[in-house]
Amino acid sequence: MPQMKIMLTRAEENYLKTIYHLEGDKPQEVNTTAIAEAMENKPSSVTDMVQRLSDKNLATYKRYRGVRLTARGRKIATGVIRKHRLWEVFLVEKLHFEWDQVHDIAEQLEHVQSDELVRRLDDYLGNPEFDPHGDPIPNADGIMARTEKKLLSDATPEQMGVCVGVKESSADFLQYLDRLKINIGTKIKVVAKESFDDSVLIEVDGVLLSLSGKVAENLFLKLI
Amino acid sequence: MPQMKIMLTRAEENYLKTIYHLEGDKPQEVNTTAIAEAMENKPSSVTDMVQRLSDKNLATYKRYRGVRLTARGRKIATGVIRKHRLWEVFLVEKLHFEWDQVHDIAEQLEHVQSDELVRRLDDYLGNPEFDPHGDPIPNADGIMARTEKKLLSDATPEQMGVCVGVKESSADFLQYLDRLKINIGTKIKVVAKESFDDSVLIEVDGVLLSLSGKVAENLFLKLI
DNA sequence: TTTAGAATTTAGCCTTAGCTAAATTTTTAT
DNA sequence: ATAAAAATTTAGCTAAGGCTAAATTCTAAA
Repeated sequence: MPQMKIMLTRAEENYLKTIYHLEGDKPQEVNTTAIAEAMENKPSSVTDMVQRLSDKNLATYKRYRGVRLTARGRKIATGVIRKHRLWEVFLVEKLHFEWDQVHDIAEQLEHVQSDELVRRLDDYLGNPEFDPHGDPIPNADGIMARTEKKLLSDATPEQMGVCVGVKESSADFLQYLDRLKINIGTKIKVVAKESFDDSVLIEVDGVLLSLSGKVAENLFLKLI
Repeated sequence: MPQMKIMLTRAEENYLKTIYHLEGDKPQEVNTTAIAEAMENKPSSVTDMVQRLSDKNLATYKRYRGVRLTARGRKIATGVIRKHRLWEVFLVEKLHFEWDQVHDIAEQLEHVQSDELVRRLDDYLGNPEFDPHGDPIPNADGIMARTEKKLLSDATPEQMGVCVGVKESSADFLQYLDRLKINIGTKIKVVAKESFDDSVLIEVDGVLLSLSGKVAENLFLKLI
């Protein structure tokens, strides 16, 4: 038989999610210190947990060598991410939260266990492909749309793009973008790049704005 | 100052909710065995927890004498019940779950912490006063509508009523009612009562049904 | 009023999931 | 090649929240 359905704790789900994010595009070893930093706890606590995840066949772990998710671990991680992002859509689209207010709430909702709930929520929201930050929502099999998004800092003058997401999604940063009237879907034209401070001059709704290099490195565009 | 906002664990919230339900209409002492039975755990575990609730001024507890919620404890209990019932409305009204499928999911959702979320959810649902089982939803201050509902077993022949809720809300019972096409809002006429087995003969949509005494003792009507 | 039985609490143990401090392994610099 | 530094793991502690078994207190019947 395939594999019994297994009940994981909140902490286990959070570790799987974090490891998934740290592995990045190509699955690879993640070291315990990186996990500890991302989760704001201590490396020794991480060691403990990855050993347990390994016992449950959710990750492979070799002492001093780092950890990597198994197919099963990755399936669960994408399931949690799927729920997180669907709930974010719900909060913004239906309850009219701002995109910078939804993360903490979605962190809680993502752990609610009910396959039927997820299915119905997905349908209710119209099977969205992206969350309010522009991140793709995995489908029930863990597959997510591939976006060829590009950082504003990597775009060249005269290029046009639509804002499709952010790299850092801290509330501070999102609120800053809100004040500039930059949102998912905002049309942006790259006017010039200043090489001396890496700032980027853009045009939004006919208005010129200068963004710092740091901001440009955290804003994703889809070129048009 | 009034009282610092306090973070409670899921277990603490569940105890407060259970004690609230067991206290019933008039606040009164609840014994540990009753709590243990309701929560399906052991009396010794309950003793432990009620001592901690008492330390936090959420309940008053005297050894061997039972436990009772303080005003603060009651406020938190009604807050959890408010969330539970609002989420049940969401699941039935928006996601089209059946009334017998929502309890377990609402048990999880009721612990999500965000005052803003509750406010917005309440508005989104149109500030409902009752959940899908006919139970009143506490407002933000813990006050809930008083329903003068009556058990079908206490109604007399010739009386007419609308089904407004159930006492036992097990999935089995709710599914049984579904098969009889009895739901919240169903109009019921009491035709006769059989004293020898306490069964009740009723008329629904022109159809005669005989309900066992046990069913009649678990179905609430509002007389009309 | 005493006492058997029921209810309740206490004591001590377990698991999860965190921590610190110490030990160990790996990496890096000389 | 080796020693110092950095990374990682192990050992042992803590708190929450459950358990069982033993001790205690309450209650009800003789």
